Amino acid sequence: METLRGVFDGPGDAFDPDCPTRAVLDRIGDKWTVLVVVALADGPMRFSALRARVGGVAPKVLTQTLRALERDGLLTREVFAQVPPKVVYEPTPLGRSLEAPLEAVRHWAEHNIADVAANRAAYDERALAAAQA
Amino acid sequence: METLRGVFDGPGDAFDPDCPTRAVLDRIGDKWTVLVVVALADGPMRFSALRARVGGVAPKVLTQTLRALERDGLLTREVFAQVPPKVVYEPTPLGRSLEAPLEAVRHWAEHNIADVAANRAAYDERALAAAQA
DNA sequence: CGGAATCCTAAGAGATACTG
DNA sequence: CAGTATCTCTTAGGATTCCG
Repeated sequence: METLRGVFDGPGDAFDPDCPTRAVLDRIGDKWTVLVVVALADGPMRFSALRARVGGVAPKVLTQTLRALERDGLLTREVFAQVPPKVVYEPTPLGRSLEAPLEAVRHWAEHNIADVAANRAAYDERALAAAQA
Repeated sequence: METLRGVFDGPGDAFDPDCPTRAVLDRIGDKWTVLVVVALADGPMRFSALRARVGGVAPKVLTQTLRALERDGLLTREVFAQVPPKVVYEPTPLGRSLEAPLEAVRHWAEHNIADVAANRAAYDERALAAAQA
């Protein structure tokens, strides 16, 4: 993990390779970030609840994702000193502001998966036919 | 590259690990997909134009990204048989429908990079102080 | 319960060089 | 111009096991 160079105090340009905006894009590009952020939109959640909601995450990976999001100030991590342990994750205002864009992405994915799947199948079939010729 | 299993004909559930929606999320999670799709929002572009617009992409990687997007039916690739060669990439209607969500993500990234950077710095400083104690 | 520690590998990604 | 061909290498991601 590298730090963002210097203080950046204005809207960035994602097309510029030297713009730290790329770091944010990379985080969003993370395999689990979208799902975690969207899951937390419903309210604070415990580790196990998140793990159950986000199907298929290994605990290690979930921890990594949560730590990264905490570092970026998108969520807070609150530990309750009790037995058994209890840790609650809650989105910050900054994190909440990201929910809408990511929800939009998720909805797009869920509603266009059929088209994408069909396109893929057609493309692969064409490629196969071309290879046989 | 794996094919999406079977035909999926309804809105998916991104939280389900067995839902092909995950494949779409993975594609969006690709480092360059967002930038390429957003770049093409302005209209059809040639390979070199894309390469210039999306700063920092290696030609190989750009090709990979474009092929993947073509396979998913998000853009079309048109080759002009002439010398020198000319290849134009153009978004499909499906691709265009993805522009809005991804633009929203890019805008969020560009406008909140300052906050994120500050949070990161603060987090790292705290971690450093804790390590020294 | 909520991780931390360890190990592993698949592949995303980049650099470089070359070509139809 | 628009790629392809290699090679290398980092690291995200996952499986497993153990700990406070």
